[in-house]
Amino acid sequence: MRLSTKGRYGLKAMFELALNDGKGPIPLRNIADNQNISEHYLEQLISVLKKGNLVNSVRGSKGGYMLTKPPSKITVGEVIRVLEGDIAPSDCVLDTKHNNCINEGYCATKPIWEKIRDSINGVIDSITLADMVEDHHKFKKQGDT
Amino acid sequence: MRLSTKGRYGLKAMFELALNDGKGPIPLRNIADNQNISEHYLEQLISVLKKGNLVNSVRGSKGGYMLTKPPSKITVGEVIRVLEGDIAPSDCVLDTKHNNCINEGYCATKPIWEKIRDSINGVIDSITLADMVEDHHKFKKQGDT
DNA sequence: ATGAAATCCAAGTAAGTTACTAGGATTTAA
DNA sequence: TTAAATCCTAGTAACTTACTTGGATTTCAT
Repeated sequence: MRLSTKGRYGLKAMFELALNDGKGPIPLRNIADNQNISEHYLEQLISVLKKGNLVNSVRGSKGGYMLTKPPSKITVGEVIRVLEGDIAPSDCVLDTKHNNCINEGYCATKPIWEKIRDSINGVIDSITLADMVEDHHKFKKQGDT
Repeated sequence: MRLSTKGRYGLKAMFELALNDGKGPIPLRNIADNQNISEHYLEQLISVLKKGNLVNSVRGSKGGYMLTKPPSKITVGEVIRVLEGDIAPSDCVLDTKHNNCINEGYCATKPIWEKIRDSINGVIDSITLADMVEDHHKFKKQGDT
């Protein structure tokens, strides 16, 4: 039940973009350096985020990436879903798929997978990038004397 | 974010044992046939469940497996944890491990992985095998005319 | 114009994981 | 004695993960 690095690195990258929202395009190099991630690998992830319409890019020198929407309008769920696909502890509770279970009428485990799926979605759909930025600032303020 | 077949098959097997609780040892063959699972593979999973003290076995002819505790005392969480280890969307929120994050004071994503972990645990620790059996019987009764 | 800084794009790949299978040895009831 | 069952150790094909390699292209600044 681990999220892959796609979701984890991708969310970190989105957080960095949220932190720098409004400051023009941010080069991937900065993000990769900040978070100790291979730049080339992050490139692949951000290209998925771009196809998912969560980031825009500016090419050439002084280029980089930026969010397509304000951080308060982007949820953690959107980011993870674009990178990892729909959340589902078992294929049989993927919304997109039909009931491909061998059990015909009833399956004793399916309701459990549904509850897990729904509880995860409840968490990730209720947190926005703006929330993450706010928590980050709160923490930094706490550290001051 | 899928559970592996270990957790999924294993929980199905435990449900079958709960359904037949008190009827003496149930051979693995029956469970494997009922659920369309390779018997040899299920054997490996049930051996883990046995090491985890969730099932007992009786060897030889007329042998099989049975629960060590009443179904109402075994949670889905126990079963999954024995088979798959602790739930954690990221290694950094495994209870057993220290903070192995590169971020020193604060990590913007960690609170999110903690919330996901806690919400999954909340679900699986609140459902017992007895609950699964009860739901199963309710459904069958509903189908009657 | 030229160079540097950046995105964009397509393959390849080593290591690890998953979901089994194979082939027996041992135990016990009838 | 036989059949039914658990127990045990390896092997393994296919897939996934987490990258790396090697460029081509675009744009700003001088």
